[in-house]
Amino acid sequence: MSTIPDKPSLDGIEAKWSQQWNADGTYSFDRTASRDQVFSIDTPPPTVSGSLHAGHVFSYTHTDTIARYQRMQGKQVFYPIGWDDNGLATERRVQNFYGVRCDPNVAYDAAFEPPFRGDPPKNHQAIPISRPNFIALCEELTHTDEEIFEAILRKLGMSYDWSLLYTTIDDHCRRVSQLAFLRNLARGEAYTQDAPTLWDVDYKTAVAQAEMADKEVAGAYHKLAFHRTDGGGDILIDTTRPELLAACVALVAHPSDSRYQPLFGATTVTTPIFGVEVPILAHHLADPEKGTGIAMICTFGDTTDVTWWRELNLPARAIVGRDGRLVADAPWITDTDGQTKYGELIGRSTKQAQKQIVEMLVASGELIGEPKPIMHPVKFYERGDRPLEIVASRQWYIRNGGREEALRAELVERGNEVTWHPAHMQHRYTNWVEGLNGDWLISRQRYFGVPVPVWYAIDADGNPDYDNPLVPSEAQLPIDPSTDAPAGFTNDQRGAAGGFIGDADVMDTWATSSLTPQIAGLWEQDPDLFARVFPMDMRAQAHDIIRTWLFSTMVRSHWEHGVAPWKHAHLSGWILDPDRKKMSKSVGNVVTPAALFDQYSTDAVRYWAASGRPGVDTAFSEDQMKVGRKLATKLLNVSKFVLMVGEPPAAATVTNPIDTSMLARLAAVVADCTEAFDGFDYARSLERTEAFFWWFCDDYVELVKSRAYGTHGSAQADSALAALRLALGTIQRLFAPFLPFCTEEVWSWWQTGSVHRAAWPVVGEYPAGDAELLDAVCEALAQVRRAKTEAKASQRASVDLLIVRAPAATHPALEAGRSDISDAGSVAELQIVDAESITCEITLSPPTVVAPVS
RNA sequence: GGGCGCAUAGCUCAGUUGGUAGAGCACUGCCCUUACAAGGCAUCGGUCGGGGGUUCGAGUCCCUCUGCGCCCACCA
Repeated sequence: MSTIPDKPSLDGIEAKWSQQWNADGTYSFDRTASRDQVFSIDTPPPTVSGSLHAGHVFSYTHTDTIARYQRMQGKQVFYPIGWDDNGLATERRVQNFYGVRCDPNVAYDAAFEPPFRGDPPKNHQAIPISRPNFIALCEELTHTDEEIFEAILRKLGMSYDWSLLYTTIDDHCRRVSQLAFLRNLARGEAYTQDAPTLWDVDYKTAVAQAEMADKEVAGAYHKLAFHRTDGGGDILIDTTRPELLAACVALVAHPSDSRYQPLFGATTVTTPIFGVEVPILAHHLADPEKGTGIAMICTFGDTTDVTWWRELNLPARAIVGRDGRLVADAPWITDTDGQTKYGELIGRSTKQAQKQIVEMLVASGELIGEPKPIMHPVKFYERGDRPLEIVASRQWYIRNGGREEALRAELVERGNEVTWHPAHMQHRYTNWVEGLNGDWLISRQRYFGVPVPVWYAIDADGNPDYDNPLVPSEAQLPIDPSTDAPAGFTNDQRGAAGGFIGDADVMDTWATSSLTPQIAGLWEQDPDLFARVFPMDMRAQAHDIIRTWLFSTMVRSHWEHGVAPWKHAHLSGWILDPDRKKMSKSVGNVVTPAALFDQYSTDAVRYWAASGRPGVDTAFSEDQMKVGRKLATKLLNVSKFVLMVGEPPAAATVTNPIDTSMLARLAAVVADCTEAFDGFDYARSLERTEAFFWWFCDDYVELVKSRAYGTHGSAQADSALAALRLALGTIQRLFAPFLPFCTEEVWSWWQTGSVHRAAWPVVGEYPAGDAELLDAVCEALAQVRRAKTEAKASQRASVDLLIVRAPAATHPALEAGRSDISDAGSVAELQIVDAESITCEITLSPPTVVAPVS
């Protein structure tokens, strides 16, 4: 116990208590607890590629309040945290921070020093460096960022067990990630396929459906003339991508479109400029309403092209390379002039090629009319700056139901094993799963990630055998196939005929973070621990990553464990700026949490966060933080008052009906808060506690203050003092999940141990009482205050006579409160008379005449 | 086009089996009251988005319309 300060303050309590909690192991997980005593939480490892922002504070606080509640309920809370540091986001940040780019063809330089550490000049050309050098920089930068993240989350008061910290690039995570992948592979759930995939030309990697985002961009319809080979004239098509003309493999119209029906199979056309002969085909996806009703199919302009290409068995004539530039070779163009024209496009970006081919089309007269500008949605990688192209390449996939109806149904059904908070979030999950149209593409042609842990044998002719990958044993993991050799081979056989090559790809970061329950629970490494925490009690996250993190975690658990990975999923909303737009960096409205903690205190910021109900997008509000600060300050002050007004004897009991009435109200609040928290509704618990607290301070404390000081004898004082302390201890515990620092501070003034390990209050702690008794008493008190305000008198002004007119039914209550009302109102004489409703009339004492000092 | 959510005081939001509209902030007024002036007390303020229905009674249940937001689909 510590002494009560003269002037309690919130300043500095974050540092004081987080240090103490760390020293005491207040939030350590006791792994000897049985499964039913454990509450395990699957937390989102934040992406280490920037900074933590108000959105993190918001949703992380929600989770922390639930963790703290469960801990006070006596559960051993398994509450791990990790950093998601592998992946593209980190690579991009490293490129921008150091002014470098990874080129696997560059030799390792042991003495390499980056040209910049932060803010390279705008005209700086990124320096190509070797993969090991690049990865070293990734590790250096993420390490720095992770230290900052940890400091912020500690200051936010997150009650993690920091000994459980992991990073998604560390040996442990690489091992778990590779192990899970190999299990998927062995069971046929992971496979490779050489097929058209969405491709980011800047990052030069394939991306998954879940990472795709539409952006509205400017484009233009170009009307092109194709020439019928039967001499029937031209067929006009509209396209937004004339630069893909050389990749055209067919025209397509709807089977029922009478305009084009006679042409199906009856004639072919030649393409403008290149003179390539292509068929006219029918397919139900062609929309008669769009453009001229007939489209050119290119390999590949969009995902519909891929469908047509596949279903109509068309040839592949890809012209866009992995760098987004037109490839050198287009052998299907047999026309000499066509070849010459194509030659002028080689090496151009799609944007440059479009400009050039439009000029060609204008010159040849095959562009009909002016291009018609439009705004249209185009698919982008969510972190990318240029539209995705579709490029054929060999990639790794994990089956996720995108190509199998039955599996999709099973995964939808897994959603029913989870209780969703709020419930409607399950619709988003179901909606996403049912809308899948391909398997989960997990391979990335990048560097800072978990390597795909396989090799391929090279046959005598030098061709890799992709269909029969060589795999490591589980005991070998983690491995890097670019430096480790498969069993039966040595590294000098790498790349040689009869030797092997390693898979060059890494797995996408979601392929690792989809395993957070297995990573944190030490799956296949510590079976005893894993059995105590898995399936986890709760998954906590924001709702925008249901389609990625939540779904992918479900997929991995489905395959590996045949069960949903958690019992509850808690989805937080987003932070909106005060104009109700989603907060984003580009708008420049992101506020750094550290500044808020310093300005308002952490507890005040948490108060704001916890007032946002589960799943509801919430406005960023510094006003709410001010309210939170006021609340925390009030708790310090009222705690000081209650503890200093007097200490009741140990045997003191609460006997006064005013006091038991207050405690009966409190018992109802405890019941409410407990029910709310059991349903993951922290915001409701806070609201109930807060409402009671202000009533307690404004009305109850004011009523009993005088009696507590002993103006009516020690027995009456003891009842008030005992009730005050019982209520104070309860309030401190009810607020503890929300205001961890100031509750710990005030708890330390009179209790031993941490409030965060104290037992959550139960209804049985309070003596029976009549909760409604105080209704009439408080109403009378309020009316006295009003009367004084109306009389422009001080609330402390003396009243000679107070007449309370009130219904007879309330008279017993008013009698019980007679002396407390009189004291609180400085009333000399109190008369209670019968009336229909409660009204008060006061006669103020004459003002004391003070003789002027001469 | 499909799915989901939201609409209550100037602002941010409660309102949990249908039973006389609530809180905080802001505004205004009063009070320098020995726990609290980075405070306390009080006042003002709403035909609960529109329309219809069920009911003795609807912010709450049903139908419908409008507006806003999110997810998905579409992307020639």
